[in-house]
Amino acid sequence: MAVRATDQIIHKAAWLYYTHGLRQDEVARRLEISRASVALYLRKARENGIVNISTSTHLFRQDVTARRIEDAFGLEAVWIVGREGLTADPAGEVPTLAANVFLEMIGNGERVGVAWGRTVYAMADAMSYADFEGVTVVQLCGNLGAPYSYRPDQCTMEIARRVNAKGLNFYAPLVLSSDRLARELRAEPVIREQLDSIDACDLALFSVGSLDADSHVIKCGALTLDELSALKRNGARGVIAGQMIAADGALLSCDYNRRVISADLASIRAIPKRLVVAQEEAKVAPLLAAFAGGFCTHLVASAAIGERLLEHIEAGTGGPAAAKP
Amino acid sequence: MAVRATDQIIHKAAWLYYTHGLRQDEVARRLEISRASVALYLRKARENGIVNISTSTHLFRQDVTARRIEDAFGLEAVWIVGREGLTADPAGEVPTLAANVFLEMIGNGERVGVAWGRTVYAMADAMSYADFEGVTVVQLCGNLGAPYSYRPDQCTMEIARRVNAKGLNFYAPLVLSSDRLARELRAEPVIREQLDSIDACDLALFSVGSLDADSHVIKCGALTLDELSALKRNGARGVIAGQMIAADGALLSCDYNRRVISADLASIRAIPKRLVVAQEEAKVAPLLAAFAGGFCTHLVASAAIGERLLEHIEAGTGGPAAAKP
DNA sequence: CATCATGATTGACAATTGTCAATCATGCCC
DNA sequence: GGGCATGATTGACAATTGTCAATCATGATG
Repeated sequence: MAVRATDQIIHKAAWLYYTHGLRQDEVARRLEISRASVALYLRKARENGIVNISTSTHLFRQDVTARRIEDAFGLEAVWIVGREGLTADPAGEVPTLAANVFLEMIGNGERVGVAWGRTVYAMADAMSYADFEGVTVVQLCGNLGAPYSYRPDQCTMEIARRVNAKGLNFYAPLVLSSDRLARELRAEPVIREQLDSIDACDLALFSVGSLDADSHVIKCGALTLDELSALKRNGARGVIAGQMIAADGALLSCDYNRRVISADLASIRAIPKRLVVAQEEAKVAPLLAAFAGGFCTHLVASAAIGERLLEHIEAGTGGPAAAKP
Repeated sequence: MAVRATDQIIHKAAWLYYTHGLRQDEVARRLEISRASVALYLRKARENGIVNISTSTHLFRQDVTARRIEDAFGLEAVWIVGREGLTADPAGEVPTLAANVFLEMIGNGERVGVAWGRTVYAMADAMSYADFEGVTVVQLCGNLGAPYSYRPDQCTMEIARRVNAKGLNFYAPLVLSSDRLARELRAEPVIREQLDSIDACDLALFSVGSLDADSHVIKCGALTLDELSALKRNGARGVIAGQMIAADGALLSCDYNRRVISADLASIRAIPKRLVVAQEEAKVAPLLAAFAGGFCTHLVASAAIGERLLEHIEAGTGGPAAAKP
């Protein structure tokens, strides 16, 4: 992005204050402006990501639960937020941690795919501004036409804005009414290109959808309750980027999936770093399916989920990962 | 590194204060300690890299000079510190900027090679603490036996300490008295292994040595003035990781180079990201040789050097890069 | 068991920073 | 040109933070 003249002075103030450790009045004197302005510039510098203040997320990885989950499911890294709930807003803990982990995982010049969901939206909201260079954020799944508040394109754009990246949205509905139409739309060059570009991602961010009555796919109107029950009877256990997966993580063979426009599951699996975020306990079964399908390399989860996963591990046999000696 | 119990509370305080934006008194209340302790913990968190405050270095890349140098020499990125000299300590500007750029270039899990020199040492000194994960810092060249203050192993260890990395030193002298001895020592498994591990580096950090009477090679006793003059007559134009290079960037064929124990120049060139730092004007000729030899992908330099390089570019023909239409 | 040394913790005060209403510059429109 | 809207800048005060001497634990030692 181009540098406005006013950025120049903000940058200088930030450099002197944060990097060289001068006091605000010293910075003011050196730049020949009032101290109040310095304070103002510094705030802007923080807000725009010219200055980046980040707290290490290591603490949350040192949790014993996190370690055991990593081992049991063969994940590269797991972060579990504390049981106690440090803040007044326990619901915000997972997205906040996830946002920090996500930022740590991005590198300059990388391409990042994001799906959507309440959690991902909350993450975007909690994410601090950072000034990466050459980062691209691509949308992993189609949009929902409804005036639903957590739209995939909004997630993508907001995250792109926060990390100073280029956002690559794609404007197709998530679900169409017919298989045929979906196929035709997928073949459209604009859409095709976008879907293909997902293969080149270095990092993916998504949550897993559950299949409750108040799950995301229902709330956003992609499915009716009846359709959902039918899918569950057919073996659906979770939702990844809008697509139904079975307990073994495979794409469920069903009419619904054929009507969806979204990242190919194989493409998602081909992305080297895949961060999954889960908050509510209802996400446990979908998570296990996602692990089984190899969709996840990095996980941020609540303490409640951590405990359920541990129980699952201890129950022995069950998990697909138990097959991994 | 293992987490001491006391780190836990420091980390929590930092998380609440920096990530959740609570005030110190709120943090104190929540953790049931005095606010004075919170202030203390926060300071420690900053000092240990639990909290990372970094200022974007983009400003220094937006300099017109920087852009032109990038283009002319085909470098990926160039940073030039401002002419004016923002701080009271102009000599510290280049190392400080370089330290920040260097930290931005490191990624978790990467292997970083560092050579040494006054500038590199000053960088280590100006570098803030960061808590990377799985980073290894390897020494690129042999040591100097003399009680010289900027020893290669010190640079390596200090940088490793700052970025929370494992340091891989190697204890061989930089220059030996005979070709034969150097060859034999290079063949020793301990040394061989270390030298080979350089190939696996993701990032290299070094300066280029000049060939003045007060240059590093002289000051540290690697060469006498007479030997240096002889080498210069033979075509030596700069020093990279202890080795003499000619104007075209090739390793000078000379007795001295055969007596040196250091990273193979081809290995250095094979490292994907190669950050070169240069401060004094005497470094211009060595820099041009380094560019010619393809040793540099990223450059941090003083305004004075920037200007000299520009003049060189404008002089037209000269540069090897001029051949790059 | 008393004594001392060491390091963590705190209360109280000083220093620094954040904020906001008031003022100043700038550009636009009539 | 005058009036007006918009946004930048500042002075002055309030809020927050840094510091340090004093106090409190802890554990080692005679």
